[in-house]
Amino acid sequence: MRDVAKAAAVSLKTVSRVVNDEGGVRPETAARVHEAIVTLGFRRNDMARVLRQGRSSGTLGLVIEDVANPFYSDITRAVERVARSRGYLVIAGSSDEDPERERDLVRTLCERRVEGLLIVPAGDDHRFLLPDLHVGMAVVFMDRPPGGIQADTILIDNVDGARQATEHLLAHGHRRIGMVGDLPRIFTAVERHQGYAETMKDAGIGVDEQLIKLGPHDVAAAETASRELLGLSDPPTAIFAGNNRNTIGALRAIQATGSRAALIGFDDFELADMLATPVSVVTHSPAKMGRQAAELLCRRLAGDKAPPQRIRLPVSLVPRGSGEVPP
Amino acid sequence: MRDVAKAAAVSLKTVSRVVNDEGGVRPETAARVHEAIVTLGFRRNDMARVLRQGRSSGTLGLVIEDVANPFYSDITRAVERVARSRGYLVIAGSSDEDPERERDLVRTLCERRVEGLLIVPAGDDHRFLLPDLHVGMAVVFMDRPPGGIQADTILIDNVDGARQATEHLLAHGHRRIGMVGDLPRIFTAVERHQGYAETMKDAGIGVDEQLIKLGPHDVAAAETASRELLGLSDPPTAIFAGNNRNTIGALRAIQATGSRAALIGFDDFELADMLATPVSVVTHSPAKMGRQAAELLCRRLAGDKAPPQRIRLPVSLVPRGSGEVPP
DNA sequence: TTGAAAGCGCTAACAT
DNA sequence: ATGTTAGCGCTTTCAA
Repeated sequence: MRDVAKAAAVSLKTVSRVVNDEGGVRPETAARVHEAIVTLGFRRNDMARVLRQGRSSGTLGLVIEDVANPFYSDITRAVERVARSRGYLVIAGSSDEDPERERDLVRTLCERRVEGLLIVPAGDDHRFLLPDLHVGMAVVFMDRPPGGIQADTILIDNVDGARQATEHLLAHGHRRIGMVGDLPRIFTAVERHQGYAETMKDAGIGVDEQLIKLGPHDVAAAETASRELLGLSDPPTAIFAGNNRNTIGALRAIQATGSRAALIGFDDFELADMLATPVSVVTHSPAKMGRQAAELLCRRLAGDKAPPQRIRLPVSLVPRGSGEVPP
Repeated sequence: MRDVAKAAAVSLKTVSRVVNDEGGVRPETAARVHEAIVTLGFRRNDMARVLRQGRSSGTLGLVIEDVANPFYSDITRAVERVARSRGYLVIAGSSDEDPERERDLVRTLCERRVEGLLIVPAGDDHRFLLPDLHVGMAVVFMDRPPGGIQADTILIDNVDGARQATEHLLAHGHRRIGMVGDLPRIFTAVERHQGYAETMKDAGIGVDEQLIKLGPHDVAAAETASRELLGLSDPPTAIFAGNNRNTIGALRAIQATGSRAALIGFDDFELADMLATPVSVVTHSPAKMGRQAAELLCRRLAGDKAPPQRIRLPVSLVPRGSGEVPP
């Protein structure tokens, strides 16, 4: 900028005025400045600008597990849309479900002075965020609640979804219903398991622990677990899969073993309706969750001081065939 | 930091030493400083740090079309992996295939002083980047080449892929082969069309323009276009689909109309092997492209001054059934 | 309409 | 082992 000022034979401040369209500059002067800018290939340094202005960086931080999972890429997309409309840029990072990595990412993002943070938590203790919260950092949690702190949180109704799925299978005559779900340290896996177990108990059937596989976090592991279920001497006649990875794993197991077990998955996924037996799912909108979270964050950044909210987004069952297969 | 210094009754520089693990500080002093840091919830301001050090921001910019498309989320994931291993953070933005938006994004990223840029270009004129390139900005293009400038570029072998697909269909006896592809202003669509058209001509069949639909950019449009093809009085017996969105659209059209047209798609996609008729595809690795591009970018940032490279990644045909359906 | 000086939070270079 | 000073590139404040 100093170089531009020199080249245009004006003061630093005048260049600043031109660059920021502040007005109060004679057109001819402005023209000279513009020319110098083009000649020198000048780009305003946003870091210096932000530093001086004291305001934060115009960026939001996003911490998810893995962009390559459609659930998270849908969220990312929605967050980016909202951010863009408000003039923010998004710095996203994947925690890979590792609490330490999550903490690292958050620290780095805070050091970069993001204005707000959207987090799908991996860990269960977020007190390390307290100092930042006190300094005015806005944080909204998605899909899972934070541990040890109060903060805005957008969840989906996992228990209800699992209940709907299980009741649907019961209504179609199933009694031996298995479940394949994510790691039991993951909030959604626990809630979905809870919804399933409650419903089984309410139906007077109870839970056969043999039929429950909590742990598979990717498609391959879910397929293995599902094969184990289907290979039992008294196998389940239906499987409830706890998330999109688990559903696809279960689907592969069912197809590979030639089983005709019924299947309902949590999370919708592309082509679910196009498979040989279209897959019934509990559906909801990751994009909506991302949008709502980002909008809430922006409201906080705009000064909304209302007490932290906890929102539950509804889910619904989409019967497509696989959940209606009889025992 | 000043507050921390005051609280610990030391100088600014001592705090800086502690925060940056520079050593040369008595353990007791360091302890006092650490205590003050915790009490005050201090977080080093990375913008000031970067500003002072003159080095850039430790961030890479990534411009893609849309994270929600698995092709791009795979790239994003791979880029993030490499970036993380080198200590970089990634700021990603979606251009939505809009050249103006692409330019805006690039400008903003440059103002934020990203150290390097990875771009899947939307526009066809990137001369606006020349000033930044001269100032030492490193840029690597992915999937499509830049317009009007020389820069590192990682592409896939589109012509060869289209040729393989078309030859495969010809080998299975098809003569009326249709193509559904993306907007003709998109480089990959043009190359894939070229590969298809050349192969048809080489086979002595030539191209029937009626059978070619270049334009559909999402699944719905691709389905409509494919339905039109299948509805012709003399419809194609096979369809070559130019990318993952088009393949899924074509698939939906084929299934909905009850057609038994053969289908080969460019880009692999999840569950392609699980469909009623498993889908044959031309496969390649978006993740590999992202990784290579990011690694190349990092080499450039590390000082590699070799002339700009243009790399073509190979593709291969995966027959799964849909491409082997006879006419 | 224009400019000079001070300072954002930090670190490099040089004291002590 | 610790402190002082200057300055990164910009904007704010005040003066001309």
